[in-house]
Amino acid sequence: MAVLDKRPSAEMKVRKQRAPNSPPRGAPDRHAKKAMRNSEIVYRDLRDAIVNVTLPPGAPLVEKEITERYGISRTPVREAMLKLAEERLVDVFPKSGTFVARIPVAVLQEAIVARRALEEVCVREATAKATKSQLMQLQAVIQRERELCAAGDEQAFHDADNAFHAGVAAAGGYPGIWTMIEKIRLQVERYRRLTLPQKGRMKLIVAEHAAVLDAMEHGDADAAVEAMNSHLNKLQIDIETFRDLWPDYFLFDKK
Amino acid sequence: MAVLDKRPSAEMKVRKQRAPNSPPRGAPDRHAKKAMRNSEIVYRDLRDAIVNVTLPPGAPLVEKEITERYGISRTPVREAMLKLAEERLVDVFPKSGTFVARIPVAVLQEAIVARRALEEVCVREATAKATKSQLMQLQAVIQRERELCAAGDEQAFHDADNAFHAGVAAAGGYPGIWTMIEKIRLQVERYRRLTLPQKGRMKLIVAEHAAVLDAMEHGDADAAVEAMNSHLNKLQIDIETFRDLWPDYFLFDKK
DNA sequence: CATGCATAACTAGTATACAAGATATTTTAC
DNA sequence: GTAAAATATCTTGTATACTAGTTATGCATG
Repeated sequence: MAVLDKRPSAEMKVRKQRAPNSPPRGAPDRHAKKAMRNSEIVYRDLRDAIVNVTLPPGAPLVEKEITERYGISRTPVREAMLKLAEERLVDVFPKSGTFVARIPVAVLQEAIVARRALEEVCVREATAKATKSQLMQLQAVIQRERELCAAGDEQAFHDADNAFHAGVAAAGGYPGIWTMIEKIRLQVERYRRLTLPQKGRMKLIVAEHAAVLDAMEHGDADAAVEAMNSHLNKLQIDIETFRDLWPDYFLFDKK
Repeated sequence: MAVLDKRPSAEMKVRKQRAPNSPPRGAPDRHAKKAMRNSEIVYRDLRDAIVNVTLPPGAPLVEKEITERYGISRTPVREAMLKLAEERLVDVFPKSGTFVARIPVAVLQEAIVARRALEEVCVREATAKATKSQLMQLQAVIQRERELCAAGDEQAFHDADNAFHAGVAAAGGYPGIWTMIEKIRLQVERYRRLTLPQKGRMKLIVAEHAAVLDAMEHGDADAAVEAMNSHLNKLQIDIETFRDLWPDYFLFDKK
């Protein structure tokens, strides 16, 4: 901390530095380019495999193996690992190994509460100021859910499910809050994939989404919030049931 | 993604691998050790400098310079940079430079809304189930705030301020939600340090904290939430005022 | 055969070297 | 003198080599 107090003296270099407070001019333009770095690719693949429980809790993630699989060096792989560790999806044991993290039950409970709180403000604000076009778009998402439900495409349905919630947040003017919810969702989603049979749930989800949207269209914020809460409450955890089934997959003692 | 589908075949190696689902035995023990990696140190220093606006928005962060200052290599410095980029505290322009991010006003507004929503569930739950000792501890924190207010120690007061909110979350049984709030707080705090004169505010904050705790002690959840909301609303942004003062410090167009 | 210990092999953390692109400076053409 | 092209020198992204610590293996010893 104190190290930072003495600002660097740039006198030693005669070369003129770029003036402070001036990022490169091309910056906004280049924002459009989607130059996905290798670390991003590895991160996404691993993250998806973890939340899909393709890689179960406790599974080792060996850097060398991944570098060979992708044909890249350790550096980007390591970046991906660090990002996953940040999100508590993996545990890194220095000089020992990196493993898919067990599902922390305490974190799970809080994640559900937090999500409910954030979705509530989104749906309340969305009810107040959603435009007609936004409501129609949400109707379209629900219709797509119906179609995917009929087709039985779980993965696509899951994406549509997220699209509905994202749409509600966007209608409320809170796209950034949806980003927060997505981060929270990672842990919960892993639990959901592990424990809930997806079969019969799709129709129920469609009905619940429809109830939320219906309340929004009637401008009844309290009803919309209520519908959203009861929808999200379906995620509520019944830990005891799974405690014995997969004892190695969960972490019960806090921290 | 498809790359991950074929699980590694370990036949080629005769050497017996550690069994899956079994992290190292010493893991829980070593958890106590606080082996802070260099990247953590750099991260904390830079993060603090950014939120304190010691490093103003737009300031360049040159990896090489930091490596020389700390006497370490680029690798841990780079890790710190990536973490800061993740939190939108810096912008990385590949092959060009890394700069302290401008304060994104849109994100700021949403951050305040999100924080209020999360603090609300914390204080409501805390009112319902705080133990006597937890309430006494919160009283102690407020008393400490009074002392630090009198002493005029802004930094320590600031820490105590956080301790109060963390204590409320802990009393509600949601320490993880406080962790989320802390992440959200980074952006808002930077704005606060930049715009609000801290002098007269300390006494007001103490009074507001006391009002929250008073309602909690009376078991009046609604009043506690109301007090907390009005406390947090003091952060509300008056962008127009500062738009002209430091136009370079803020980012107005979304994303 | 069981147990303790030396050793080998593997891990993540770090340092360094190289590559590719962007900016600043200099040079050159007119 | 001005503008544009060439060049030098920055920057971050990536690969690789090395270090230090941990776990597995196998041998020695009883």
